[in-house]
Amino acid sequence: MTGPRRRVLELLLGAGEPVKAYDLIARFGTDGQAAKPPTVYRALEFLERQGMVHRIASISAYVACTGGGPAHAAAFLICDCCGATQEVHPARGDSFALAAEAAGYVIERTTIEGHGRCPACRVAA
Amino acid sequence: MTGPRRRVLELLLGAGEPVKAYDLIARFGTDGQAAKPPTVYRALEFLERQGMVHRIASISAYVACTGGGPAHAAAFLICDCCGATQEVHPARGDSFALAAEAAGYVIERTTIEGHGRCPACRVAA
DNA sequence: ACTTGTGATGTTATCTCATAACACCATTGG
DNA sequence: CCAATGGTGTTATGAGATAACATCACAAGT
Repeated sequence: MTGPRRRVLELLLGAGEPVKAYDLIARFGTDGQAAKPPTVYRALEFLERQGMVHRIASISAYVACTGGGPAHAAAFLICDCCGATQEVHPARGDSFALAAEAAGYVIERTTIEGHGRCPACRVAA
Repeated sequence: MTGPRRRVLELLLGAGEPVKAYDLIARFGTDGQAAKPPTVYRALEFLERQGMVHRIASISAYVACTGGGPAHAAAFLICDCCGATQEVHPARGDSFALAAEAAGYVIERTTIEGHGRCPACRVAA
Protein backbone atom coordinates (compact mmCIF):
# COMPACT_ATOMS: atom_id res chain seq x y z
CA MET A 1 0.00 0.00 0.00
CA THR A 2 1.87 3.01 -1.32
CA GLY A 3 1.15 6.72 -1.36
CA PRO A 4 -1.16 7.14 -4.33
CA ARG A 5 -3.03 3.96 -3.52
CA ARG A 6 -3.59 5.00 0.04
CA ARG A 7 -4.79 8.40 -1.09
CA VAL A 8 -7.32 7.00 -3.55
CA LEU A 9 -8.67 4.56 -1.00
CA GLU A 10 -8.90 7.36 1.53
CA LEU A 11 -10.94 9.47 -0.88
CA LEU A 12 -13.29 6.59 -1.61
CA LEU A 13 -13.75 5.72 2.04
CA GLY A 14 -14.37 9.35 2.85
CA ALA A 15 -17.02 9.67 0.16
CA GLY A 16 -18.95 6.62 1.28
CA GLU A 17 -20.61 6.44 -2.09
CA PRO A 18 -19.55 5.82 -5.67
CA VAL A 19 -17.12 8.39 -7.04
CA LYS A 20 -16.22 9.03 -10.64
CA ALA A 21 -12.61 8.52 -11.62
CA TYR A 22 -12.17 12.13 -12.67
CA ASP A 23 -13.56 13.35 -9.39
CA LEU A 24 -10.88 11.31 -7.67
CA ILE A 25 -8.35 12.82 -10.03
CA ALA A 26 -9.55 16.32 -9.20
CA ARG A 27 -9.53 15.77 -5.43
CA PHE A 28 -6.32 13.81 -5.36
CA GLY A 29 -3.91 16.48 -4.22
CA THR A 30 -4.37 17.66 -0.65
CA ASP A 31 -3.39 21.11 -1.92
CA GLY A 32 -6.10 21.14 -4.55
CA GLN A 33 -3.81 19.97 -7.30
CA ALA A 34 -5.26 17.34 -9.56
CA ALA A 35 -3.50 14.08 -10.29
CA LYS A 36 -2.71 12.75 -13.72
CA PRO A 37 -5.27 10.16 -14.84
CA PRO A 38 -2.92 7.15 -14.90
CA THR A 39 -2.00 7.76 -11.27
CA VAL A 40 -5.57 7.27 -10.17
CA TYR A 41 -6.47 4.57 -12.65
CA ARG A 42 -3.48 2.52 -11.61
CA ALA A 43 -4.38 2.86 -7.98
CA LEU A 44 -7.95 1.83 -8.73
CA GLU A 45 -6.75 -1.18 -10.65
CA PHE A 46 -4.63 -2.25 -7.72
CA LEU A 47 -7.34 -1.66 -5.15
CA GLU A 48 -9.82 -3.55 -7.26
CA ARG A 49 -7.47 -6.53 -7.52
CA GLN A 50 -7.23 -6.53 -3.75
CA GLY A 51 -11.01 -6.43 -3.42
CA MET A 52 -10.86 -3.16 -1.52
CA VAL A 53 -12.65 -1.21 -4.22
CA HIS A 54 -15.30 -2.11 -6.76
CA ARG A 55 -16.09 -0.59 -10.10
CA ILE A 56 -19.73 0.01 -10.82
CA ALA A 57 -19.95 -0.44 -14.56
CA SER A 58 -23.43 0.95 -15.09
CA ILE A 59 -22.40 4.38 -13.86
CA SER A 60 -18.64 4.21 -14.49
CA ALA A 61 -17.83 4.91 -10.86
CA TYR A 62 -15.79 3.38 -8.07
CA VAL A 63 -16.70 2.63 -4.50
CA ALA A 64 -14.82 1.43 -1.45
CA CYS A 65 -15.75 -2.06 -0.45
CA THR A 66 -17.90 -2.64 2.59
CA GLY A 67 -17.49 -6.13 3.91
CA GLY A 68 -16.48 -9.22 2.04
CA GLY A 69 -13.13 -10.89 2.01
CA PRO A 70 -10.24 -10.40 -0.38
CA ALA A 71 -11.15 -10.49 -4.08
CA HIS A 72 -14.78 -11.33 -3.49
CA ALA A 73 -17.75 -10.89 -5.81
CA ALA A 74 -20.19 -8.18 -5.00
CA ALA A 75 -23.53 -6.84 -6.15
CA PHE A 76 -24.89 -3.33 -5.75
CA LEU A 77 -28.15 -1.59 -5.09
CA ILE A 78 -27.98 1.95 -6.41
CA CYS A 79 -30.45 4.71 -5.76
CA ASP A 80 -30.89 6.80 -8.92
CA CYS A 81 -32.41 9.52 -6.83
CA CYS A 82 -29.79 10.26 -4.16
CA GLY A 83 -26.84 8.19 -5.31
CA ALA A 84 -26.75 6.00 -2.22
CA THR A 85 -25.26 2.63 -2.92
CA GLN A 86 -25.39 -0.53 -0.92
CA GLU A 87 -23.16 -3.51 -1.44
CA VAL A 88 -24.80 -6.89 -1.10
CA HIS A 89 -23.41 -10.35 -1.51
CA PRO A 90 -25.27 -12.69 -3.78
CA ALA A 91 -25.89 -16.13 -2.44
CA ARG A 92 -24.06 -19.00 -4.04
CA GLY A 93 -26.33 -20.95 -6.30
CA ASP A 94 -28.68 -18.11 -7.10
CA SER A 95 -30.70 -18.28 -10.29
CA PHE A 96 -28.09 -16.45 -12.35
CA ALA A 97 -25.36 -18.83 -11.31
CA LEU A 98 -27.66 -21.73 -12.10
CA ALA A 99 -28.45 -20.30 -15.52
CA ALA A 100 -24.75 -19.96 -16.21
CA GLU A 101 -24.11 -23.52 -15.21
CA ALA A 102 -27.01 -24.77 -17.28
CA ALA A 103 -25.57 -22.97 -20.31
CA GLY A 104 -22.18 -24.58 -19.72
CA TYR A 105 -20.44 -21.33 -18.88
CA VAL A 106 -17.82 -21.05 -16.21
CA ILE A 107 -18.20 -17.61 -14.70
CA GLU A 108 -15.21 -15.95 -13.10
CA ARG A 109 -16.41 -12.45 -12.57
CA THR A 110 -19.83 -10.89 -12.31
CA THR A 111 -21.30 -7.44 -12.66
CA ILE A 112 -24.57 -7.27 -10.80
CA GLU A 113 -26.12 -3.86 -10.33
CA GLY A 114 -29.68 -2.87 -9.58
CA HIS A 115 -30.93 0.67 -10.10
CA GLY A 116 -33.96 2.08 -8.40
CA ARG A 117 -34.87 3.91 -5.23
CA CYS A 118 -33.53 3.53 -1.75
CA PRO A 119 -35.93 3.38 1.20
CA ALA A 120 -35.52 7.09 2.01
CA CYS A 121 -36.15 8.30 -1.54
CA ARG A 122 -39.03 5.91 -1.93
CA VAL A 123 -40.77 7.52 0.99
CA ALA A 124 -39.87 11.05 -0.12
CA ALA A 125 -41.47 10.50 -3.50
CA MET B 1 -38.86 2.07 -37.18
CA THR B 2 -37.03 4.53 -39.34
CA GLY B 3 -33.96 4.32 -41.53
CA PRO B 4 -31.10 4.75 -39.09
CA ARG B 5 -32.82 2.61 -36.48
CA ARG B 6 -33.40 -0.18 -38.94
CA ARG B 7 -29.82 0.02 -40.07
CA VAL B 8 -28.39 -0.21 -36.55
CA LEU B 9 -30.63 -3.12 -35.66
CA GLU B 10 -29.65 -4.83 -38.89
CA LEU B 11 -25.96 -4.46 -38.04
CA LEU B 12 -26.50 -5.86 -34.56
CA LEU B 13 -28.57 -8.79 -35.78
CA GLY B 14 -25.99 -9.52 -38.45
CA ALA B 15 -23.17 -9.54 -35.94
CA GLY B 16 -24.88 -11.94 -33.55
CA GLU B 17 -22.59 -10.81 -30.78
CA PRO B 18 -21.95 -7.60 -28.85
CA VAL B 19 -20.72 -4.73 -30.99
CA LYS B 20 -19.06 -1.53 -29.84
CA ALA B 21 -20.84 1.70 -30.65
CA TYR B 22 -17.97 3.00 -32.74
CA ASP B 23 -17.90 -0.18 -34.76
CA LEU B 24 -21.54 0.42 -35.57
CA ILE B 25 -20.67 3.98 -36.47
CA ALA B 26 -17.90 2.80 -38.77
CA ARG B 27 -20.04 0.17 -40.49
CA PHE B 28 -23.16 2.27 -40.68
CA GLY B 29 -23.00 3.40 -44.28
CA THR B 30 -23.55 0.68 -46.88
CA ASP B 31 -20.98 2.49 -48.99
CA GLY B 32 -18.37 2.40 -46.28
CA GLN B 33 -19.11 5.86 -45.03
CA ALA B 34 -19.23 6.21 -41.27
CA ALA B 35 -22.15 7.74 -39.44
CA LYS B 36 -21.96 10.60 -36.98
CA PRO B 37 -21.98 9.34 -33.38
CA PRO B 38 -25.36 10.83 -32.40
CA THR B 39 -27.05 9.02 -35.26
CA VAL B 40 -26.06 5.67 -33.89
CA TYR B 41 -26.40 6.53 -30.22
CA ARG B 42 -29.93 7.80 -30.78
CA ALA B 43 -30.87 4.66 -32.63
CA LEU B 44 -29.41 2.56 -29.84
CA GLU B 45 -31.33 4.52 -27.25
CA PHE B 46 -34.55 3.93 -29.13
CA LEU B 47 -33.92 0.25 -29.70
CA GLU B 48 -33.03 -0.21 -26.07
CA ARG B 49 -36.27 1.44 -24.98
CA GLN B 50 -38.13 -1.00 -27.18
CA GLY B 51 -36.25 -3.92 -25.66
CA MET B 52 -34.83 -4.90 -29.05
CA VAL B 53 -31.26 -4.17 -28.04
CA HIS B 54 -29.37 -4.37 -24.77
CA ARG B 55 -26.33 -2.50 -23.61
CA ILE B 56 -23.67 -4.58 -21.93
CA ALA B 57 -22.14 -2.18 -19.46
CA SER B 58 -19.11 -4.21 -18.47
CA ILE B 59 -17.75 -4.12 -22.00
CA SER B 60 -19.50 -0.97 -23.30
CA ALA B 61 -21.10 -2.84 -26.15
CA TYR B 62 -24.53 -3.43 -27.59
CA VAL B 63 -26.25 -6.61 -28.63
CA ALA B 64 -29.51 -7.46 -30.37
CA CYS B 65 -32.01 -9.07 -28.09
CA THR B 66 -32.72 -12.76 -28.36
CA GLY B 67 -36.08 -13.61 -26.85
CA GLY B 68 -37.93 -11.80 -24.17
CA GLY B 69 -40.88 -9.50 -24.57
CA PRO B 70 -40.91 -5.74 -24.94
CA ALA B 71 -38.81 -3.81 -22.43
CA HIS B 72 -37.79 -6.87 -20.46
CA ALA B 73 -34.87 -7.31 -18.10
CA ALA B 74 -32.03 -9.48 -19.24
CA ALA B 75 -28.81 -10.97 -17.98
CA PHE B 76 -25.77 -12.01 -19.98
CA LEU B 77 -23.14 -14.68 -20.02
CA ILE B 78 -20.07 -13.41 -21.82
CA CYS B 79 -17.10 -15.45 -22.94
CA ASP B 80 -13.91 -13.45 -22.44
CA CYS B 81 -12.14 -15.83 -24.75
CA CYS B 82 -14.19 -15.75 -27.97
CA GLY B 83 -16.65 -12.97 -27.28
CA ALA B 84 -19.73 -15.16 -27.50
CA THR B 85 -22.61 -13.84 -25.49
CA GLN B 86 -25.74 -15.53 -24.35
CA GLU B 87 -28.79 -13.77 -23.05
CA VAL B 88 -30.53 -15.40 -20.14
CA HIS B 89 -33.55 -14.36 -18.17
CA PRO B 90 -33.22 -14.29 -14.43
CA ALA B 91 -36.02 -15.85 -12.50
CA ARG B 92 -38.26 -13.58 -10.54
CA GLY B 93 -37.47 -13.78 -6.88
CA ASP B 94 -33.85 -14.74 -7.28
CA SER B 95 -31.44 -14.01 -4.48
CA PHE B 96 -30.48 -10.60 -5.81
CA ALA B 97 -34.09 -9.48 -6.01
CA LEU B 98 -34.62 -10.79 -2.49
CA ALA B 99 -31.59 -8.91 -1.22
CA ALA B 100 -32.91 -5.72 -2.81
CA GLU B 101 -36.28 -6.20 -1.20
CA ALA B 102 -34.73 -6.94 2.16
CA ALA B 103 -32.75 -3.70 1.92
CA GLY B 104 -35.91 -1.77 1.12
CA TYR B 105 -34.85 -0.88 -2.40
CA VAL B 106 -37.26 -0.81 -5.29
CA ILE B 107 -35.30 -1.90 -8.32
CA GLU B 108 -36.39 -0.76 -11.74
CA ARG B 109 -33.49 -1.76 -13.91
CA THR B 110 -30.76 -4.31 -13.53
CA THR B 111 -27.35 -4.88 -15.02
CA ILE B 112 -26.41 -8.53 -14.64
CA GLU B 113 -23.38 -9.76 -16.52
CA GLY B 114 -21.19 -12.76 -15.96
CA HIS B 115 -17.77 -13.08 -17.53
CA GLY B 116 -15.98 -16.33 -18.02
CA ARG B 117 -15.67 -19.05 -20.62
CA CYS B 118 -18.25 -20.53 -22.91
CA PRO B 119 -18.49 -24.32 -23.30
CA ALA B 120 -16.42 -24.32 -26.49
CA CYS B 121 -13.57 -22.25 -25.08
CA ARG B 122 -13.62 -24.21 -21.87
CA VAL B 123 -12.93 -27.39 -23.80
CA ALA B 124 -10.35 -25.74 -26.02
CA ALA B 125 -8.34 -24.61 -23.00
C1' DA C 1 -54.55 26.10 -46.60
C1' DC C 2 -52.24 27.68 -42.46
C1' DT C 3 -49.88 26.86 -38.41
C1' DT C 4 -48.53 24.71 -34.46
C1' DG C 5 -46.60 20.97 -32.01
C1' DT C 6 -44.04 16.81 -31.94
C1' DG C 7 -40.58 13.63 -32.94
C1' DA C 8 -36.72 12.34 -36.02
C1' DT C 9 -32.61 13.53 -38.32
C1' DG C 10 -28.18 16.00 -39.61
C1' DT C 11 -24.14 18.43 -38.01
C1' DT C 12 -20.61 20.51 -35.19
C1' DA C 13 -18.30 20.53 -31.22
C1' DT C 14 -17.20 18.95 -26.88
C1' DC C 15 -17.22 16.29 -22.78
C1' DT C 16 -16.14 12.13 -20.09
C1' DC C 17 -13.72 7.83 -19.43
C1' DA C 18 -9.58 5.19 -19.93
C1' DT C 19 -5.08 3.65 -21.56
C1' DA C 20 -0.58 3.49 -24.44
C1' DA C 21 4.05 4.53 -24.28
C1' DC C 22 8.16 5.99 -22.32
C1' DA C 23 11.33 7.74 -18.66
C1' DC C 24 12.75 7.29 -14.02
C1' DC C 25 13.37 5.35 -9.35
C1' DA C 26 13.51 1.97 -5.48
C1' DT C 27 13.97 -2.74 -3.87
C1' DT C 28 15.56 -7.24 -4.08
C1' DG C 29 18.02 -11.23 -5.10
C1' DG C 30 21.77 -13.43 -7.86
C1' DC D 1 27.65 -4.88 -8.85
C1' DC D 2 23.87 -5.41 -11.66
C1' DA D 3 19.92 -7.22 -13.73
C1' DA D 4 14.87 -7.94 -12.85
C1' DT D 5 10.74 -6.38 -11.01
C1' DG D 6 7.23 -3.32 -9.73
C1' DG D 7 5.81 1.37 -8.72
C1' DT D 8 5.56 6.20 -10.08
C1' DG D 9 5.59 10.54 -13.09
C1' DT D 10 4.49 12.52 -17.53
C1' DT D 11 2.87 13.27 -22.20
C1' DA D 12 -0.20 12.19 -25.43
C1' DT D 13 -3.95 9.91 -27.39
C1' DG D 14 -7.65 6.58 -27.95
C1' DA D 15 -12.48 5.24 -27.00
C1' DG D 16 -17.20 6.17 -25.41
C1' DA D 17 -20.97 9.36 -25.14
C1' DT D 18 -23.63 13.62 -25.26
C1' DA D 19 -24.81 18.86 -25.59
C1' DA D 20 -26.61 22.16 -28.52
C1' DC D 21 -28.61 23.85 -32.45
C1' DA D 22 -30.54 23.67 -37.24
C1' DT D 23 -33.61 21.29 -40.24
C1' DC D 24 -37.22 18.36 -41.81
C1' DA D 25 -41.59 15.48 -42.01
C1' DC D 26 -45.99 14.77 -40.48
C1' DA D 27 -50.33 14.87 -38.01
C1' DA D 28 -53.93 17.63 -35.44
C1' DG D 29 -56.53 21.70 -34.84
C1' DT D 30 -58.69 25.81 -36.73
